[in-house]
Parts: sequence; structure tokens; C-alpha cells
Amino acid sequence: MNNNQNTCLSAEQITHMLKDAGLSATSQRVGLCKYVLCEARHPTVEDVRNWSETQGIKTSLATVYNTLNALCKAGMLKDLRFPHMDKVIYDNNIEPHHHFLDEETGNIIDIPEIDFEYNNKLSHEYEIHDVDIIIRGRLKN
Amino acid sequence: MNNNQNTCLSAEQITHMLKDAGLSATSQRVGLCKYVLCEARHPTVEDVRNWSETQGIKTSLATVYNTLNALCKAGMLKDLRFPHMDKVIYDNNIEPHHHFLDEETGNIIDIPEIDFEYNNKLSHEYEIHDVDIIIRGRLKN
DNA sequence: TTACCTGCAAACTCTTTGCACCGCA
DNA sequence: TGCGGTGCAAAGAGTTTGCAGGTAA
Repeated sequence: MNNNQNTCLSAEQITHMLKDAGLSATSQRVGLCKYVLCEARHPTVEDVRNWSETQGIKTSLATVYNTLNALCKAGMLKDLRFPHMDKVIYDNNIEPHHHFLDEETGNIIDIPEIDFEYNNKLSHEYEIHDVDIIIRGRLKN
Repeated sequence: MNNNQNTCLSAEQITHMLKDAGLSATSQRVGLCKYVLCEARHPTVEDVRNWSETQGIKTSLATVYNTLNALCKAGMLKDLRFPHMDKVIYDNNIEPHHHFLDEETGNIIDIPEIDFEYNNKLSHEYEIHDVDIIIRGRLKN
């Protein structure tokens, strides 16, 4: 069910990725990455915090924020903010894709671009850098 | 340049709209509506507050929030939250449309649905209520 | 008159920052 | 050893709420 590219990274692999990004591989970061780059799907800061507590990873809220921000800056993670949602959500799927938000459950599902194509008829004055598409609805059983 | 449907509403018309929505037409509300339903394009709470101060409309921050929330609940206004933007933005264009965010100026431009069509190839399990599309880029001169 | 609205301040939530200490390289 | 990371607590930004007084219908 996890549609990211990083399913099951080892601590060594994570250490390598961090160093490649110019980040020192502290135990907190490696631990948080294990969750945020592999296990988690669209976690909030709170989710990350809760997970790290259940795993006995000693860390502070500030470090969770610092780490997630550093990973975003390094391009290993993406931060999302959805309409009618007050918290930032993190996405380890770096490939271009859209999002489906199940309004009943709050679940967020990645939608491949091919399943929801768009046709840009804007004039050439509009130089497009990126397109965010959020589909809101309900996933029938 | 204002592409909403309410260009230049009179105080009487606003009073009527408020009452139709089951809201009492206080002077603060009528005043704020004048801006938020007519003049403004994608204002933040701060914009509304600043405008009301320059207009000598005596109001409090709490009332601005209450009024905007009440208008949203009544369907007269829409609240938007964009990626990488920490504040809520209000939109008086009730018609379905998309948004173009000029990343250089911060300007938000309404995009008619016809200028940016999408093609939904999702399976029938996905029951779609609404689609939010935010196009980020730069508007060349 | 009564129910709703307003204004103030305080509370709340999410996120960032300052600073002393600690640990990786 | 030195630079950057960590942890705590405090600060900050945006928004909501509680309550006493005021106003529309």
C-alpha cells in the first residue's frame, strides 16, 4: 500500500542520503527518516512526534520541525498544505502527482498524473512552474 | 479587473443579502461586506482589517473573523488556503474556478474552468465532490 | 424585549527562535 | 576541536473563545 519509492531503507542508506544532502546523520535524524521517508504516508508533525515516542527515540518537537524542514529543503520530502486543513502534511513521494482527500476519513491518497490529466489553455503570458491539484470527495468502499 | 459578480453592491442590497442568509445586518457587517464582497480580490483577514481602519469603520479583529466565517458558512464567500501560504484568503467569486498564484508578486488570479480543463480517469470508486487547482508560476508582463 | 452581535482580552494551536549543551566528523 | 544539531522554554503568528455590554428586529 505504500506507493513511495523508498520502501524499507536501511539505517546505512539513510545515513548516506543525509550526508549526500549535506546533513549530518544524527541518531534523531536517522530515526525520524526511517518513519518519514519509508513507513509514513502523509504524516503531520504530530504523527511524527507520536511515532518517535512510541519507538523510544529521544527527540524534541523543535528537532522534529528542524529535521522535517531540512529534509524538505534538501528535496527528500515535500510539505503540503491543503484547503480546510490547518496543519502541514509531509509527503515522501517526490514524483509529480496529485492528491485525493477523502472528506469522510481524512485519508490522503496519491493520484498519478496519468489518472487526472489537465489541459492548459492559458495564454502564453502565464509561465507555469507547478500545478497543485487536490481532489476532494469520498472513496466508496 | 474585478471578475466577481457583485461589483458595486449598495448598502441596501447587502442588507438584503445578509437577511436572506439569516444574518442580522449590523453596521459592521454591512461595512465589511462592501469591501469583501465587492471591492476586494482575495483579501486576507489583515487586508480586511486594514481597509476597515482606513474607512473609519469601528470594528474589532474578532468581529472581522466572525463576519468572514459567517459569510463563508452562508456561501457568500469562500475561504482558501494555498500551499506555502500561512494565512487564509477569502474569495468572493463563488463560481467554480481555479487559481493562478504569481510566485513573484504574490498575486492571485482567478482562472475560469474553461481555460484549464481536467480529464478525470479515476475509477468509479472515487466519488468527487470538488477539485481545487492551484497553478503556480509567473505572469509575464 | 430578546436573541444575536460586538469588543476586549485571554486562550489556543501550530511553528519558529534563542541559547546553552552535546555529539558527529 | 569546531561546527552544527539538540532540547528546552519562550516567543510569534494566526485564529478562536468567554463574557459583559450593546444593538437589530
